[in-house]
Amino acid sequence: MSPPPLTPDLKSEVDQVLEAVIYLYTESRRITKELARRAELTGPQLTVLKLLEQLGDLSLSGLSERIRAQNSTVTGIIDRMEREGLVVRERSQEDRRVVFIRLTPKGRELAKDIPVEPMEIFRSALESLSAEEMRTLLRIMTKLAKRVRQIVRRDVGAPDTRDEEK
Amino acid sequence: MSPPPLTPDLKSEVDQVLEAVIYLYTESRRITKELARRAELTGPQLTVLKLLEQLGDLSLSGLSERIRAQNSTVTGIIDRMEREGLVVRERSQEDRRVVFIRLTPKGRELAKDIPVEPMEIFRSALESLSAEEMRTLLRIMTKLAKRVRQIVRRDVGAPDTRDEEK
DNA sequence: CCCTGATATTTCGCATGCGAAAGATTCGCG
DNA sequence: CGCGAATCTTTCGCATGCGAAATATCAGGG
Repeated sequence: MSPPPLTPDLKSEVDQVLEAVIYLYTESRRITKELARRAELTGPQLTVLKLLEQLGDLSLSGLSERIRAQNSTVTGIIDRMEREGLVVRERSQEDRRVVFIRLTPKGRELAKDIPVEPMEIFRSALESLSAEEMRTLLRIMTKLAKRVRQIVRRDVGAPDTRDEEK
Repeated sequence: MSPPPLTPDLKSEVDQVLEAVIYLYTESRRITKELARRAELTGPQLTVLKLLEQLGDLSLSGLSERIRAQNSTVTGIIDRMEREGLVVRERSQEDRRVVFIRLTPKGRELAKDIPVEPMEIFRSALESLSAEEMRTLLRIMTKLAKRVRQIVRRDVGAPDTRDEEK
């Protein structure tokens, strides 16, 4: 648990990286929100709309997995989108527990009119990096993510930290 | 505006980096939340508690700047913390528009009992990188953040994208 | 068939989180 | 001084976002 000896400079670099990650994440959300606002939508609603356009019908669980939210959260989002006539719920025939979410013509029309995918701006910023930088960034970020996962299991020990790779 | 020609491999690397950023951010929030839960707090409340412990009294605006939230959001958080007796509001003498948030003895006690700072785990993961990697990561992330800022100003054209560096 | 456990969704209560508008106070300038 | 702009905080309405409990359905064993 004893931290490795770090020079003050390095310590502050840690904070700067942290700042950058937080900035990039919040900014990408803000951008999605701004684009959504122009179509009278909210950020998550735009995300769902483009997801359904690209992938076709999805179950509510499938949707919540995709956007990394709980089922109960997505239920509310779909409620409001259904109220606006953008999607419809349709119970599965094979398994009547499952509800598929489907775009209405109105929803599909709206999705078509929004040219940019959510995150597109973030992506284009990433693409301004050189191939070399991109590769390096990916390598380090992957290493970081792996390291965080390790520490989480050992220290925080959340009851069952969604063990997807078991 | 035309994106540089990307190989499919590079394109998928973009998505992987995006995934990693999102993972790191959401995971760090989840960790904070888990730590907070043990002290009967919420994530943002823990963040505020530790912030006040480290920096002393802060105005509500100062606080909201620190945690990158709107004033109206922080007002609610402070309301609930005040209800729990963790902080008190105190009007500034010099400028009676300003409200300072101050830890109560109970709040200070609680803060002391929570050894880890929010984000600590994330930090220790960052510190597992070599100095070389850290420097590279910081350089690329900074470049990325700058690039995003540029694109935002030009494309999305948010009314006044909080120009802090003007 | 009936019971039990598992799975998918919804409901509920609560805590962010935001933006617009309102309220209080201060500041600048004539 | 006095008035309007600027600043700080709160209020309000709404949309996430979560976890626990309720509901509905399916799958399997007896």
